[in-house]
Amino acid sequence: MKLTQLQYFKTICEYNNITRAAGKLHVSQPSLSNAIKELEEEFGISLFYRLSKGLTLTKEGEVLLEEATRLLEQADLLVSRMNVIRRESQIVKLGVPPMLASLIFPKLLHSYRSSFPNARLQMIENGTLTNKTMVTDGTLDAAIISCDGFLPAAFHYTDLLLFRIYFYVSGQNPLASQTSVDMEETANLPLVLLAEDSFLTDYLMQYYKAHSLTPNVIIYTNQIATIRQLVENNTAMTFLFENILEPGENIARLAVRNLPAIQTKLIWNANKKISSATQNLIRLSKINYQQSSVPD
Amino acid sequence: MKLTQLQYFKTICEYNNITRAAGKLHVSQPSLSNAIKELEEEFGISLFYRLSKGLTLTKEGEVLLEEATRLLEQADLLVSRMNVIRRESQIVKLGVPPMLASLIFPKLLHSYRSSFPNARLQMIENGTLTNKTMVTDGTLDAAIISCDGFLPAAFHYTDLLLFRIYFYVSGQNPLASQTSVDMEETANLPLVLLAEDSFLTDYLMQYYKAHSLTPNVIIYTNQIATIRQLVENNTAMTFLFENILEPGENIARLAVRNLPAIQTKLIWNANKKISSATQNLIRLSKINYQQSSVPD
DNA sequence: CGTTCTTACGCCTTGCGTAATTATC
DNA sequence: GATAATTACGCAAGGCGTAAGAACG
Repeated sequence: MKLTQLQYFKTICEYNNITRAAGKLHVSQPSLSNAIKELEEEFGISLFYRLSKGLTLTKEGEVLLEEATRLLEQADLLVSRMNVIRRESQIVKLGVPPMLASLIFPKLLHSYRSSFPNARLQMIENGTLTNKTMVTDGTLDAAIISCDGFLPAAFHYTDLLLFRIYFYVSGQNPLASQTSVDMEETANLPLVLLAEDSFLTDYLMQYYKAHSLTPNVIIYTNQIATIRQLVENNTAMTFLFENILEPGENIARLAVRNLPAIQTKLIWNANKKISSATQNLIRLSKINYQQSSVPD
Repeated sequence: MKLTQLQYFKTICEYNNITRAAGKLHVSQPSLSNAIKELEEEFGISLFYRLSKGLTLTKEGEVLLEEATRLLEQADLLVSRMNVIRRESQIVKLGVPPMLASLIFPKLLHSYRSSFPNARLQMIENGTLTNKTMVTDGTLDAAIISCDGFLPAAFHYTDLLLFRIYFYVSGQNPLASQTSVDMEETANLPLVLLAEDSFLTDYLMQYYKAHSLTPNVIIYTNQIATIRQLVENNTAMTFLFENILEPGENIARLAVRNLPAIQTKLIWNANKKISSATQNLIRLSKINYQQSSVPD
């Protein structure tokens, strides 16, 4: 029994006429005739009364029609579901923190699109903390995060780049003449920080707390452009990775002596199947950054 | 997409190993490898992660497995249902009145079995009236009945034999010396008749009623042997078709002057599909009795 | 005589098996 | 080197189309 035979059978039933069914199916009429014969032989029953004018279903044929219709519907369902799956499997939902959206994502997107033109990278902007949650619950296929050391076993990852944390101040600010700063010095200065679900803000606040310092945060925002303006105006100062704001006339960049460089990683759920598109992205990241950490 | 491909895929999933699946399916391992490749190409997804030790399903593969399992179950259902239908289609449920069970049925059964050794004829004993009901509601595929003239359009039929009605009396009865009898004469005699759902009894009672006669029926029975005994004992007399009781020392047979010969027919439901086995029986009856009445 | 299904036959595709190749541990 | 999947290739079966045949009105 083959699906084509059943499809042929069903179409013939719709017309009660092999010739017309053949036209509809774009096959020759003897092919259909043969398909029916094969079904009849396989099941040991006769499906049609052969009349001079067309055919009529037998009692047994009616049963086969009923079952064949069900089976073909199920087959159609399978095909359309697979079509959905194909499309879905070509979309990677990638969580990207605002700061890394400009540092890492553009390059990744570019090389991904050139390697896999059919696939789509869907970027969702979130802080590192939110990203982790969304990777865990499956909302995201993968995420770019910042990370210092420990990462739960629920995540697999590959390392991307290391970034130093810099302290950015207005060019008009007296601090602009220094090349570096201690964390302790920054506690009393007016700060603009990334939103509270960002790794950097979380990291800094933990540092302050650990050293019993209370920072003077005047605003949290995810908008890098906003941060830049506040710094340029000398309204506030900020911590950001290197290369986020270009040092120049209006902005000075100071190294932070007490802080190590921060590792950025591409993470994905260790306990879930990952789509081929996601897998491609991972592979590409490993190749681009030459730092494999877990096997595929 | 073919059912065999899906079956192969499903088996491979059970083992996560093409080689073992090939052993189970009794096909070569490249055949399975190829089937998977074809499915992957058709759906534009990859189904397995190829690892050194066997395979593991991808996310997309899991969806296909789910759908394939459903489809294959449906296909199995179709096949088993068709097997039931094949067996059923080889059984004809045939209603036969007691009297005709010995006159017509043995010959019909013999020629049917020799023409169609695989088919089965299942005889159900009923009077003509019950037979008609059971053909109408589909309990019977066909029935042998007696009939005078009119038959509703809900039945198709083919004529079998004509039978004359005879009046049987004991050899010791004074009537035994006559060769014929009038219906009127029989009204006051003690009668044993076939059960009330038999055509003959119904027919006789209508005759008596139409002529304002009240017959002296002492018992109704479907047992021809019982009737014979009652007649031989001279306890009662009876009406039966010719050749039911052989005239001889103990039994005399008298023609009934007022009654015409009765037509027996094979009938089937005009509004229902009939199985091929039933159709074969009909065809055979037409050939044996050379009296076609309606087209196939 | 036309309509329609069936049979016959040739071609080409496809499925399958054997054997060689690749890959991974 | 052992295990297991993939690739290459040749054969045989199956599907399909064309053309001829048969049944029925």
